[in-house]
Amino acid sequence: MKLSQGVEWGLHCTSLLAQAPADRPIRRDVLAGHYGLPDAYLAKHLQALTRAGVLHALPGPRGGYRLARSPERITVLDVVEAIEGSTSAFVCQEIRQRGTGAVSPDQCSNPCAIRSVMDQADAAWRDSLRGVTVADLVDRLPPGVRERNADLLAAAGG
Amino acid sequence: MKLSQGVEWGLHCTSLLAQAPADRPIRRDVLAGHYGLPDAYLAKHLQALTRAGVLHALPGPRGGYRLARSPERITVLDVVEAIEGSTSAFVCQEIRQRGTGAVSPDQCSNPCAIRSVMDQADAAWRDSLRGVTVADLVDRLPPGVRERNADLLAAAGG
DNA sequence: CGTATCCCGGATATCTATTATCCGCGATGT
DNA sequence: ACATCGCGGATAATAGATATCCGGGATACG
Ligand code: FES
Ligand code: FES
Repeated sequence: MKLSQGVEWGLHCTSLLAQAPADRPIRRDVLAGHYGLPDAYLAKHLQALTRAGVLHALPGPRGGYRLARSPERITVLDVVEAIEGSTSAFVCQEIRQRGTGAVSPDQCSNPCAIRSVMDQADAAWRDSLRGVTVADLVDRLPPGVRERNADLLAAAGG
Repeated sequence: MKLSQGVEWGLHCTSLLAQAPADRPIRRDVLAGHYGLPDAYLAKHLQALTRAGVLHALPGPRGGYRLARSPERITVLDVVEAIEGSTSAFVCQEIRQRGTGAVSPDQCSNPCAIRSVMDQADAAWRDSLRGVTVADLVDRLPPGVRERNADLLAAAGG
């Protein structure tokens, strides 16, 4: 069980975009260079974030990416689900209905207790991620980093 | 991000062992047959559970598996961590220290805010799993299933 | 209108983790 | 002694994650 590294990339890029002026989109290679990421592969994850409605992409010269809405309205869960999907990490294969101990289908109208427990834990995980926004992440940056990022983005955009 | 199917196997087998008489170990092929699982591969997961101290294995004729302690003292988290490991699903690669926007190492004494949020969600997930025991799982079985399992296990052991 | 820039989507290749099986070894009960 | 059964290593097939490339379409600018 391992989360895709794209989650780390997406969260960092999204919080970086939250530090950029809203009227000036950031090019993909600037984002990739800022964190030392492979440009072509980062594109895949940013496309997923765009499809999910977290980012907004502008083609053409002076194009790039910007947030689709204000950072206060983007939760960490939004970013994670855009990249990892919204399906539970636990996939029940209904083994209780297989083998010599198979339970008859009419006794399986209720979900299996094991499945319920795993789904509840998954919900707790998602609830925890839903409680933090991208704006919160920016607030927690070490002092001075935000100013430096603003300078770097301005230099790249000029 | 997908959990191994071994988690479902391990939880079902552990709760089935909780329904067996404590003095009579259950053979692996009986467990595999009960749920229609590949015997050789199930062995790998049961070995992991044994190494983790959840199950106790007895070699030789009349051998097999039994719980290492009472079902009330085995949490779902114990089983999950035996199979999936206890490391967080999110692996931080410290991308904040790479690329043109690299933050100086002395500013990275505190963990990255993104990493903290992901680790906190992981802790919430594990807390949720820790709150349920194997005994709870057996209690939630549909009526009649426990009796049938006891009969099947007795027949296989006789 | 033409052109340079930039994102989108599909195809492809590589690497890793998961899934699955087999066999020799050692331990155990009869 | 002998048959049974779990342990651990070796091995292979499959699926998923990682990474790159290219053609197509949209946009700004002259
Ligand atoms: S049958 Fe899938 S979790 Fe019980
Ligand atoms: S550097 Fe890894 S989560 Fe921020």
